Amino acid sequence: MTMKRQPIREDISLATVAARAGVSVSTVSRIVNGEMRRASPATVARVLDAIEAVGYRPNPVGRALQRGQSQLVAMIAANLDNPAMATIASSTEAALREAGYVMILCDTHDRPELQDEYLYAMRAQMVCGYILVAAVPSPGLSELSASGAPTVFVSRRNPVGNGPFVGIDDCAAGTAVADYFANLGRRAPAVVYPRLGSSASRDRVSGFLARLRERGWSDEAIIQADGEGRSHLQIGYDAAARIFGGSDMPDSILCVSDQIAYGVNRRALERGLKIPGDCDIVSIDGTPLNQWVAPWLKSIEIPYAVYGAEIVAGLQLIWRGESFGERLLPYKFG
Amino acid sequence: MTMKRQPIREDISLATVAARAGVSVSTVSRIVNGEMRRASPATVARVLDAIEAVGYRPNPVGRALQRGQSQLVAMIAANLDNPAMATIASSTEAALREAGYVMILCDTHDRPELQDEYLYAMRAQMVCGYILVAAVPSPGLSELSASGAPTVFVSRRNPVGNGPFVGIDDCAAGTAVADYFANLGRRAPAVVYPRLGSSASRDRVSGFLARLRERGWSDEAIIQADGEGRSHLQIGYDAAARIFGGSDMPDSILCVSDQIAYGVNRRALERGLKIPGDCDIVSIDGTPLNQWVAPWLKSIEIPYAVYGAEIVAGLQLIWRGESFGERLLPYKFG
DNA sequence: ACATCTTTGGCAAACGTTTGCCAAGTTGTC
DNA sequence: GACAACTTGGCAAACGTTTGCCAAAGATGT
Repeated sequence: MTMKRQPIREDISLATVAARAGVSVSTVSRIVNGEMRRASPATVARVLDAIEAVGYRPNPVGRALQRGQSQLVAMIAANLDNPAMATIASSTEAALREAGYVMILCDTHDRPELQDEYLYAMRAQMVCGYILVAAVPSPGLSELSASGAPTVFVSRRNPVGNGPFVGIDDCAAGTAVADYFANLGRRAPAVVYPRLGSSASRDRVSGFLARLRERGWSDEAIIQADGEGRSHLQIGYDAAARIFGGSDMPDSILCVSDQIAYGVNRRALERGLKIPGDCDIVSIDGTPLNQWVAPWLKSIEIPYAVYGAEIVAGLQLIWRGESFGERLLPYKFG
Repeated sequence: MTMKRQPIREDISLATVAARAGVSVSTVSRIVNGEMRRASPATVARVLDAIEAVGYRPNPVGRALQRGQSQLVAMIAANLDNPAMATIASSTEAALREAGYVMILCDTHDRPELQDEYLYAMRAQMVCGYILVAAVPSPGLSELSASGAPTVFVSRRNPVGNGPFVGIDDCAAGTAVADYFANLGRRAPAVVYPRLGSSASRDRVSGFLARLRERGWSDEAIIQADGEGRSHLQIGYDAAARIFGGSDMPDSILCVSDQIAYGVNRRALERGLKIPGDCDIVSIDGTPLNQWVAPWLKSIEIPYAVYGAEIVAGLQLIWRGESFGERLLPYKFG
C-alpha cells in the first residue's frame, strides 16, 4: 500500500479546494481547522476528498497574517560554535518540528546589540515563542521580558528579571565537584571561570566555594582565576597561565565549562604537567565529544540532548496558559 | 547625540503612518520601498518624519503574502552536531543577517524523509532561497532541483543533478595529502572513509588514491577501510580496529574528516600506538578546535568560517539571475 | 398554521502589503 | 487657447487565511 506523495504545488489555496468541492472558502477553512460540526457529514467528506485530490496544505504566511501569529519559534543563542549550544539547537529543532513548529536560529555572538536586533526582527516575524540560550542583558530583552511574550531561558537565567528556565542546578553541580575533590583528599583546589559571568557560571563557582568553605578551606586557600573575552578556550588558557605561574600549584581544578578545560589543559601540557596526575581537571558540560578527544577530562555531564524536549514542553505549557518557574534537569557525575 | 531607540510596537502599520502624514497607504508604501519619484519632496519628508515618529517597520508577513516570497532562507543541514556544520551555520546566519535575511535552520540528521519534510515545509513558508549542506538524495530534492528554485549546495554537490556549489576542491585536497605522505617517505599509507560516501568523501579518497598510484603504489599496497553508520567518530573507531588488527600496519593515515581522525586516534591510543610517531594522521576539515584538543592531528584546513559569506554571495548572484557553477575556496595545508 | 430553534453554509471584513490604473493638477509647446 | 506630457497621489484589487454575522432550510413545539 504505497501512499503516492504528490508534488506540492504552492498555488493550491483554500479557493482551489473550495471550487473543486463546490463549497465556499469559509467552509473549507473551518473543516481544515477541525470544526467538523459546522458542515454536514456529506460536505465534510467531499471537502476532505478535494483536499486530498489537489494536495492542499495550509499556507503558513496567510495564516500568520490573519492570526497575528506564525508557527515560527525564535531561538536566539549566544554562540553556535560552542558544541554544547549546537547540541541544544539541534535537539530543540527536532522537538519543535515534532510539535509542528519551525525554528529560526539567530546567533548573537554574545553581543547585546545583535541580540536586540534579532529580538526586534523576530517580533516582526510574529514568532509565537522565544528561546533564549545564554541571553545577555539588553534593552530589547527587558522589553520582551515586560511584554509577557512566551519565552524560555536556557542555561542562563533571565538576566533582567525572571522567567521560565531550563537548565541544571548549577549550584549543586559546583558543590558536587567540591565534594569530589575533598573526598579524594585534594589539598589545593582551584576554579577557573569567565570574568563576565552568566548566572550559570556564578552559581557553579559559588556552589563550589561554599562547599569548600564548609569543609574547612579558607578563602585564601582556594585558587581562583578568571579570564576575559568571549572564547572560553582562550579564557582557560590565559587563566591557566596565571595559575601555573603562581607560587602555589593547584592539585585539582574546576573549570566551569568544557572549553575552559581544553584551554587549561593545553597550557598544562605546554608546562609539561601530567593531567591527570599532577593535577585533576573537572569540567561542567561533559559533551560526548570529550570521550573522544579529552579522555583525561572528568565532567559533570549536562544532558544537552534532552534540553530540546524540555524546552518545547515548557513552551507548550506557557502557550496553554500554565506557566512554570524552572525545569531543572538531572546531571550525571561519575 | 544619543539616538533613542523606541520600543517596537507591532501594531504600527502603513495605515498608521499614512494617517499621521495625511497621505494614502499606497504613497507610504512606495516611499518605504524607495520609489521617491512618485511623490513630491515635501510629501516624502512628511512621510519620512511620520515613519520615524511612530517607529514604523515593514511587516515581513504581509509583505511575504503580497510578494509571494518571504525574506526567509532555509538552511537544511545534515547534522548540526558536527562542529564543521555548526560553523557553517553560524557564519551563514551572520552573512544572511548582514544582507537583511533571516535564516531558518533544519537538521535532517542525514535522513531523506526528514529532508523532504523540511523541503516541503520551507516551500510553504515561501522561503526565497535554499542552502543545502551535505544534502542526501530524496524525491523532494529532485523536485526542488527541477523547480529551479534558488539553491546552493554546500560541501556535497547536488546528489540528484547539478547546481551551484560552494566547497573546496576535494580531489585536490586528497592529492595534496598523498604528496605529503610520499614526500615524507611514508611507505604504507592508509585511508579511512564512510561507506555511504558523499561526493566530497569520494573525491577526497579518489584524489588521494590516484596520486599514490601515479607515484608508484599498487592498489594492494594502499590500505583502505570504510565504516558504516552516521557517526564519523564511530566510523573512524571501527575502521581503525580493522586496520590495526590487520597484518600490515600503516605508517600514515588519511581520514576524510576530523571526526574520523578522532575515532582512529582513540583506537590507536587503546592499542598503545604513538601518534604521531608510530603513525601519522592527517584529516580533512581542520576545525580550530583541533589546535586545542588534537594537536597531534595535521589537517587540510577548510575555511568554514568564510563559507557563510560565499554562500550568501552565491545566492545573491542567483537572485540577480546570474547563476554560477561552483565557488571553490582555498584550503590551507601546512 | 405559526413561532422558535438548530443545522448548514455563504458573505464579507480583516490582517499588512504591493501595484496597476486612473484622476487631478501642473508645465510645456505650438 | 488647445493639446500633450509629465507629476503627484489615491483607489481598489490581490495575496491566503479566519471568523462574526446573517440567511435559508429543516426540525420541533404549541
